[in-house]
Amino acid sequence: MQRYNPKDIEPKWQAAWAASGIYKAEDFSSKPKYVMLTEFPYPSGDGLHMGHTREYTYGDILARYKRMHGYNVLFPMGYDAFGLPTENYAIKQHITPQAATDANVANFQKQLESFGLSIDWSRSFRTTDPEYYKWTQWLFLQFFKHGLAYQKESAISWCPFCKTGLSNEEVVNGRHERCDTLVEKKVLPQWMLRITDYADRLIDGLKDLDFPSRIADQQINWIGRSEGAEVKFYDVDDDDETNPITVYTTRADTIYGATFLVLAPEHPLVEQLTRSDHAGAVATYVKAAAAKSDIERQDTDREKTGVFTGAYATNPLTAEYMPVWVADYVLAGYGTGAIMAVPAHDERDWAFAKKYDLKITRVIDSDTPEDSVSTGPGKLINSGNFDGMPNVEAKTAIINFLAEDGLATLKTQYRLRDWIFSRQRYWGEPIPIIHCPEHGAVAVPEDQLPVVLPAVDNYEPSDDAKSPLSRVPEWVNTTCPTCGKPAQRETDTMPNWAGSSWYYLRYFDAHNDTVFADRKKLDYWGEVDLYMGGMEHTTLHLLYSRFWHEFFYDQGLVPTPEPYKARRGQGIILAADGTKMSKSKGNVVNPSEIIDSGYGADAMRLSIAFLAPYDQTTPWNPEGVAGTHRFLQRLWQLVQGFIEANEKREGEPLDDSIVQADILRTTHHAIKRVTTDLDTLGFNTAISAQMEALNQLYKLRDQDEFLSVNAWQAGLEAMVQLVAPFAPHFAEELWQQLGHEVSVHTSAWPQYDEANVATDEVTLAVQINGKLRSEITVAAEADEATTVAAAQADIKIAPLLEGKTIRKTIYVAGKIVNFVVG
RNA sequence: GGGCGAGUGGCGGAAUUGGUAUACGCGCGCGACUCAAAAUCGCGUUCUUCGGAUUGAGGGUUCAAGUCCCUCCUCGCCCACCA
Repeated sequence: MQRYNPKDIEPKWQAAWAASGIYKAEDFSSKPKYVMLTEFPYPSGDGLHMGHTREYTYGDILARYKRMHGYNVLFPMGYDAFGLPTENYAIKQHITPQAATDANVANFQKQLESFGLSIDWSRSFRTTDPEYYKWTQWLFLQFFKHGLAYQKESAISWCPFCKTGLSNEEVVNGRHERCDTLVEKKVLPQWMLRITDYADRLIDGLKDLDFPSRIADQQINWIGRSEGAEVKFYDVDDDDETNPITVYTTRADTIYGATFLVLAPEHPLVEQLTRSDHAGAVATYVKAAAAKSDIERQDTDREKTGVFTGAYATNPLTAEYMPVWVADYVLAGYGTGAIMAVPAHDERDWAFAKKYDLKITRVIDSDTPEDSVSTGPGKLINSGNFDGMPNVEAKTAIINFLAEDGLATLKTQYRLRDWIFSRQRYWGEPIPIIHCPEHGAVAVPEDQLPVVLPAVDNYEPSDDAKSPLSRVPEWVNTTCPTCGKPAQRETDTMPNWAGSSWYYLRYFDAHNDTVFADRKKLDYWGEVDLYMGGMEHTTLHLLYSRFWHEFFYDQGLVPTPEPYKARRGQGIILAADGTKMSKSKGNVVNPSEIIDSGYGADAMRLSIAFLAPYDQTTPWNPEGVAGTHRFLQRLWQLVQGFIEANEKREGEPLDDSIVQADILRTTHHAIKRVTTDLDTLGFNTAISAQMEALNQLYKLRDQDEFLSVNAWQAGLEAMVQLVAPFAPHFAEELWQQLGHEVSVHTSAWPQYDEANVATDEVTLAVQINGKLRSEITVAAEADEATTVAAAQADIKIAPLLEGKTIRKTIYVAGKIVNFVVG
């Protein structure tokens, strides 16, 4: 008897698949297409981790499953190789980023191949290939030409460790999300992408997409659309009303209760408004605020501080004087950087007014105690003609009233900021712009793309906020494409999110040299049918790439308004102790070690998919792979036993009708469950269904010792097909042994027949007053009267019913009989 | 503070969506095989005072609740002085 040894069969079938090219996706195939996308990896020096392994295992299971359903499946893979970690790693190792990338990609590739993934490698690329980033640059220029890429001097987040500017999305709790360094503020001329122009589209587009609500909600929250109004207030000394202080508010209903104004320390009017006797205090405060780090300023528990400017503004509705304050709880970057404070109905304003003894006027009726803040809805009071109006209605009524005098306008605000697109680092796509003294920023002509990243000796970042490319004069100095006079290249590079913002489109036509992708191929492949990836990319890559795609659609470059029809986020695999896997804790599990330990890729894939539901974060169980290995071994032994029994019994086909029906029922039941589970990403339950079926088949084997030859052949074939997406090498080997010459992975997914799944007898629970008292087995076709009679007559039930009145009988076919007795 | 989600054996988890709670697997225990160990196979494994009790706690709806409703507790993720 042959033993199951993954070390023999896995490399063998990997080589065979590579040679036959069975996983190649065919452009313009007449079969229905299915694009199964998993996020391409960043090839770090550490190799693939369990998160990658989980994602690609799931992706491969579905790719194979869809292929067996007759789809022309595209399951591609590439490398997102530009970016800071590689560059930092290369600096440490004293090698070039190119060399580091080559080594890391080779390592990743070897690991991915050992997993037995059904990837179409002919479409692979790296974002660092000049043939690829030529098109990243070309696409950037489309933004530039349409005014969506612009240069602006602005205060941005600067990572002093990585020595580069960062986007808002890359700063988490005041730290750079990659290296955890506290960020600083730096004023730099930066390239920006106008993602805010697409804020509404990015929200509204979600309606038609199959995204889990937690992903959609997170994006909506991040964009942070709020409907409100800008309201003008005037300094009491500004008699001509030429110089308004404009505030943004979503609570126009509370303007009668606005008792003071607050400006952010960075607000441009601070200096002008400040009266001379307050100038010293205000200047000191503004300076102190500037010195604080983001993390300090964002601490919501901090006591509010502020300083009076000496100025007063008039409340346009009450005509009362409102002192104008400066305080750092008001953010310069949101709205207008100035607010009207309504201490009675806003917790922050309340705290501030209490501390500095400012006037508090309640304008919404409320049950809450007099000396407290009330933020809930209610009817207006102390509000002139608006008294008695529900505050929700008052919002528009008051805006309309003020608008008559030009004092208020409706305004939609977003939390989303434009995307800071410049990085002062070497290892990224050069931004294809030439600065001409006469013509300003000029696009590099298309026929001169790509702007190739020059090879340099020293690519370390510098503290002066200048990209290392600025130290390469022979590259920087060029001529203006417009006038031919001396000009200089832009030396900033793109962020590593650039290449990943459109990579899925390149898989449709990976090696095209004349366009980023052929339009006919884009039309054929269309959208990504299912995109799996990490939850951590929801407000980064996933939002960025939707923005790019929506812009491309507007330019007529792609056929669909959205890139991804459906998105799912898999859960994280934690270390066995429930903490995050991390190098510093030394609890990182290496997938290659699991494979090499003798369990093989198939058992590892099964154990990952069996671990927990798809989207659930869960600790890794190092013993689990032994369990799935045992499962494979038991299935292997069963098939070997059948093959041997068959050989011995050549020429005498025996069929035992009872067991035959049981084999059929067991396998068809399994087909049904695995099919419905895989349709809903129920990978873990799909596996347990196969385990249950196998346990059942062992019992049947004990009954008939493989006498029912035809039933066993069909049943075992189905079992091998069911396990094929999960354990592809294993299934391929057994499929061949069962007499097939064509791959199991191109075979048609087995179908089940309800007639075979059904049993002739059913077991029902019998309850008295809802408590389980017995079980009865009746014929499947038994009607209610027969079943209830059988239940009443049951040996355990009859004595319990004696002398009692049955007030009601509940009958659920095939499930329960419940007697309600008095 | 806001948004989303989750609490079921020693552990990961299952439950046809209101109908026999604890499937499947891990771990553990006992046994078989073995000089022995590993591997493999078989049996057992929520608790129990053997009446019954049990899905974070308490209440409600129902013939029937892990599932629906209310109150509360705990944990996780994301956002957070966003006016």
